[in-house]
Amino acid sequence: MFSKACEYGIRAVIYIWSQSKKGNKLGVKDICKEIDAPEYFTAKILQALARQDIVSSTKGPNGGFYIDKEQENIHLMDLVVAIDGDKLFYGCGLGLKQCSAANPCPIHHEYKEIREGLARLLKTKTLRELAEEVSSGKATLHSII
Amino acid sequence: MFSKACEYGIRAVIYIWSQSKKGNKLGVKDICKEIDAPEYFTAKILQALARQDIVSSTKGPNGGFYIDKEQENIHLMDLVVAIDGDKLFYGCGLGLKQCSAANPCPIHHEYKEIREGLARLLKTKTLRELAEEVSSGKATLHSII
DNA sequence: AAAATAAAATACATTTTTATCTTTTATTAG
DNA sequence: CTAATAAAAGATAAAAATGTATTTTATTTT
Ligand code: FES
Ligand code: FES
Repeated sequence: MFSKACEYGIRAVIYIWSQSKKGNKLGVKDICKEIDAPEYFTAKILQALARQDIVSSTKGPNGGFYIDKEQENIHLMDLVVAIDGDKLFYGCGLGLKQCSAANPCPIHHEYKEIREGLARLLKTKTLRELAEEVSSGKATLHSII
Repeated sequence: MFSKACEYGIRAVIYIWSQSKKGNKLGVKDICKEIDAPEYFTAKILQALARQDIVSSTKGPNGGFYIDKEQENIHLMDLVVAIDGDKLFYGCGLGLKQCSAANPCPIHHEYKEIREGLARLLKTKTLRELAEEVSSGKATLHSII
């Protein structure tokens, strides 16, 4: 469904959110230890997200990634699109060059429902909410295995 | 969502179905022209599907791919799993090593619904039905662009 | 000002996916 | 039996995704 980059990116950003309330910044190393993701690869993803203003960062001692006021009301959708693009949300399930009701593939109607359900989910959830799930212990960002 | 291989595979098999009623076999070249897919790559996919008994084939003059009695009641799900595997239907949306309600990621509940909705769609649709959509002109396997 | 820190940028390596080409094998038509 | 046909198998190649390592730049602490 999502690319590896997107999976790592979502987990990383939710973790940053869950810690950012306390005002502290997080280094890539800490983040990756917590979410069990490859360090250098995840660093790249976070840097790209910083360029797109999904998260903030500063260099130097006590530097790291954090969330500031500007990024308060970002939805999961924004994050996913920033990493994987929006093809998942308008593209044909069978790979036709264009998804359209006028020239539908055999699963168009049902697939469109699924696709829109996913979009609805991602647009509904704010990162704040997801972080809260983690902070409160109701959800986790790494398997226990 | 699905891999390119899976998209081509689904389109190819639906086309074979839509023609197979008439009893004739189809060459890879014809199939790929109709569904607008790369020839050699699609050939590989169909060969793998033939090994897995999702479609049938014979070599030689008037040979090609076709559907026989054994493959009558195959669902779209069987085809997708034969090509892409079943990770999409049990894996965690955020890439946790294991999806479980006991140790859920922050989107587990909602994502599980989407995932199961997709599985329901694929398990419900038989290839026969999808082929019928195409035969009757209600749906298409290639963009008009 | 110098040293330490951590992100940013750059370069490189590996793996997987997608795609193409060539040779071999089975089948049929003549 | 021979030639033609078409899938099967195998070899290669290009592109994209994933992962790692090194160098540079900005910032802070001492
Ligand atoms: S045309 Fe295929 S999903 Fe819309
Ligand atoms: S744990 Fe993530 S989807 Fe179930």
